[in-house]
Amino acid sequence: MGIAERRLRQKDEVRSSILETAWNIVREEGWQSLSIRKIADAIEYSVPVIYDHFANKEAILLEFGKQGFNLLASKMEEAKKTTEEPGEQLKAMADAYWNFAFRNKEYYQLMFGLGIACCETDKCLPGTITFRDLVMEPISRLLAENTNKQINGCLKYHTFWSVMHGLISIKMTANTAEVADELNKMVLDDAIDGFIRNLKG
Amino acid sequence: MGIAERRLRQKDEVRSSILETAWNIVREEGWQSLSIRKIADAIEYSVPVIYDHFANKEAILLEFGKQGFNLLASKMEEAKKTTEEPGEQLKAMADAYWNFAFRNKEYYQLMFGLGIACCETDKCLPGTITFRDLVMEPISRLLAENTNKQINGCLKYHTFWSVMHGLISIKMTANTAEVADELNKMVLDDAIDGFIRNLKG
DNA sequence: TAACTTTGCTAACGGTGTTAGGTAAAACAC
DNA sequence: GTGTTTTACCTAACACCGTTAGCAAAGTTA
Repeated sequence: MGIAERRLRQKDEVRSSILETAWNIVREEGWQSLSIRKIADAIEYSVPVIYDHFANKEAILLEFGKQGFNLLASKMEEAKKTTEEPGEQLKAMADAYWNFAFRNKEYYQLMFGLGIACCETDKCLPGTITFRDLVMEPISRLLAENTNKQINGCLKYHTFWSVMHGLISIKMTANTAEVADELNKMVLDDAIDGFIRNLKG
Repeated sequence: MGIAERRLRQKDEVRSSILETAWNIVREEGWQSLSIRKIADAIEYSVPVIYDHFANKEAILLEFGKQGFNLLASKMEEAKKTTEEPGEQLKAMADAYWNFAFRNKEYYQLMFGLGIACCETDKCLPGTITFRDLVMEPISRLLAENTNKQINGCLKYHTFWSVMHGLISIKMTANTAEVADELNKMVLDDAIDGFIRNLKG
C-alpha cells in the first residue's frame, strides 16, 4: 500500500515548491514583496492550498528563519574549528558572522530585521549547539587567563553579539555605499580586536 | 484680509491633528498597525483629506523620523555639554542615546528599525550640528593624546555607533525580559568603557 | 448675484492575508 | 463493479490596506 506514501511525497513536493518559490520571490523582489498570492500563482495552485501546508504567512517566514539560524550556526561552528586559540576563535567566528550576513542578506534581514523575532538568537537550533555555547567558551578561556577576575563573561558575550550586529545592521540599512566596504570590514576587525584585548586584560 | 491666514491656520490644525492622532495610534498599537484609514476615522475626516497634507503614508513616517533625529541630537548635545573631558563626553552621549532609545521606543524603531531609512543617521538635521561632529570631536581629542598615531578616528566613530545600536536593537528585538535591564545597561557601560580605554591606548 | 476656488466627500482600483463552502476526483469497502 | 467516504482543490468572499478620480457643496471674490 504505497499510496499513502506517494501522497505524502506529493504533499511534501508541494510544500518544498512553496518554499522554493517564496525564496525566489524574496531574492528577486525582497521580503516586502512576498505575498501568498504571488506564491500561489507561481506554483500554479490556488491560494488556499498554501494554507494546507502553512498555518499562515508568518509560518513561512519562520521556516526561513530556522534555516537561517541553522546555516549561521554551522558556519560559525566551522569557523571555530579552524583554530584552538580562543582569541583567534572569536575572530574567526566574527568573520564567519560577517560573511554570512553579506552573502545571505535575505536571511539576515529576516532573522534580525523587523523582529520576525524567530528566536532569541539562541533557541530553535537542532538542539545540539547553541550560539551561547559556541561564543561563551572562548570568552571564558580568555577570562580564565586574565588576572582581573571581576569581568563578567555573560556581559562580554552580549557585547560580542552587539558589536557584530550593530556594525552589520548599520551597514545594511545605510544607503548602499555610504562607506567603502573595506572600511566597514576594518571597523569590525578593529572592534573585535579591541574586544579581545579587553578580555585579555 | 485675515481670511487666508485663518485658512492656513485651520489647514495647519488638521495637519497637526493628523500627526497627533497618528502618534496616538502608534503608541497604543505600534507602527505596524498605523493606517491612513484609522487616522482619517480618528480625526473625523474622510481618507483623501490626509493626502492634502501628506503625499503618502511614508511622508507621515518621515515626519516622525525627523522629529526623532532632532530629539536624539538635542539630547546628545545636551549630554555632551555636561562635561569637558572627552571620555566622559562619550560616556554621557552613550547614556543619552540609551535613554532616548528606551524612553522613545516608537521613535527608535522607526528611525533604525525596518529601514524607513529616514536618513543616514546624519542628514536631515536642522543643518547645524550633525551626529558626526558631536561624536567625532571627543574621539579626535582622545586620539590626539594617544601615542599610537595609527588609529583611524573615522573607524572608531563607526565602532561607537555600532556598539550602541547593536546593544539597543538586540535588547529591543528580544522578547521583553530575556536579560535583566540592569545587565543590559552594564553591557553598554562595559562596552563603552572598553571602547574608550582602547582610544586612550 | 454670478463666477471661481477651495474643501471634502463617495466610490472605486488594485492589492493584501485569510477562510467558508462546495465540487470533483481519488481511495476504500463491499 | 458499485456505493461510500475521504482527500484535494477551487471559487468566492470578507475585511483590511494605500491611493486616486470625480463630483457636490460650501466659501470667497468681483
